[in-house]
Amino acid sequence: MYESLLQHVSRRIRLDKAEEDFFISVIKHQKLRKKQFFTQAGEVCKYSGYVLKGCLRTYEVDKDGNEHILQFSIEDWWVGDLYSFFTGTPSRYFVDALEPTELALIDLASQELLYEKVPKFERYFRLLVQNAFVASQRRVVSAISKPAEERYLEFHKRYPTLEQRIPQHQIASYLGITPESLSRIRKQLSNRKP
Amino acid sequence: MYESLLQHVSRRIRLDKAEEDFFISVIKHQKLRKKQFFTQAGEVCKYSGYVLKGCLRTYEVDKDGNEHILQFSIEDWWVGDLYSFFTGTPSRYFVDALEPTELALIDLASQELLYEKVPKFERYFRLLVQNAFVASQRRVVSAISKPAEERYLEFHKRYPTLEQRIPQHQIASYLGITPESLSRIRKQLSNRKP
DNA sequence: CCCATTTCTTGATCTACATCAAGGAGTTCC
DNA sequence: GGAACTCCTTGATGTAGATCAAGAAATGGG
Repeated sequence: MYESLLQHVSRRIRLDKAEEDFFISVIKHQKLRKKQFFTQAGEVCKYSGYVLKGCLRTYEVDKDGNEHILQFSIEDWWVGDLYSFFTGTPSRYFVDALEPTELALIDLASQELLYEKVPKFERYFRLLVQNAFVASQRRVVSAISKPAEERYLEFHKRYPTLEQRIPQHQIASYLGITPESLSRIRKQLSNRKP
Repeated sequence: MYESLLQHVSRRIRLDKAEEDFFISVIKHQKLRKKQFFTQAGEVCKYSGYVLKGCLRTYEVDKDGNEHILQFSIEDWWVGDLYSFFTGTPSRYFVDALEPTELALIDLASQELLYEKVPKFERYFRLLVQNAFVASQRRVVSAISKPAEERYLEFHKRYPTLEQRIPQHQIASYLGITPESLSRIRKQLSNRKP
């Protein structure tokens, strides 16, 4: 059931059987139907989730009710609001499923226990967060310095599979533009290229 | 000499005297004059730096030669290109000093040795990167969803001291707008408010 | 203290992208 | 197999912020 998760871990740190068993023992399983929420803004994010199958989106809703997608999470990525999770304060983000989704969950108490019993997990999560941080910083530079078309092409190149799976207007939201603009950008590109 | 750094560490993990001494033994000291580079794009970022005194900026230069500031680093923050540092690949960022600056440096070999000898440092850096990641994600949402005036007000509120220390056009670059626009935004605000 | 550089401001004009409006094309669901 | 969503496209028009240009103000190095 958690093969992919164990593999994800073992690619980064080495665990013996007992440590592996302990890790699995604190993991819970969750299924989400399409559109079902994993967390909602205003609530504390009680779990960190590892995507076993499916796809979710993390987004903020502004005062005009517009959604702004911060990230998509597919198989073999962790999802959740780190800040809310670790501080126990209400989250500002909504996370919901774009497809039928299965998750491996860990709660804060278990995560802390895990760090205590198997300190190597500090390293595992450090490596993950480090990569996520690097990616996030690149996205900041993109967002503040590049025109929409270029940002779309970057997305297209970096996440070709995601683009197949996700409706265009969600991608527009992720890029910080309107669905109309993305539609026009794609049209221009297809006229220009082939 | 490294009191602030040791304090920064000891607020997050508990070290005994031997561990502290070992940590300090791998740290080097560096002074930068104003405008001097800490790293340049195209070169490998050989060190992670902790700011003892002064202020630096991390920025990318686009194909038109425009600078886009990713972050400012003042006293008690770490600076450097994490990706280049850990992978040994050429950096895409320039980092230079906005003021006369003093840094505590650690190189990759030392960092790895540190993780090996004092695994608690995995936790220390996990906590730092985690906070940085959370902040970066917020900045992404801001950049893709909020108008320039609002982004400026957020900056103004979150980093009041920084705003005193740094020329306006650098702040404009950080916000992803032109110096002219920031000047106009500030004018409007001062007409509207007082 | 003075010259050079850096920084900030203001005006005129331009443009990327938003907004508003509407129709068409799939999907999904009894 | 039609009703109701959800999604995508296209056109007309509006606007936040960019660009270009020029000068004023502040700063700093010698």
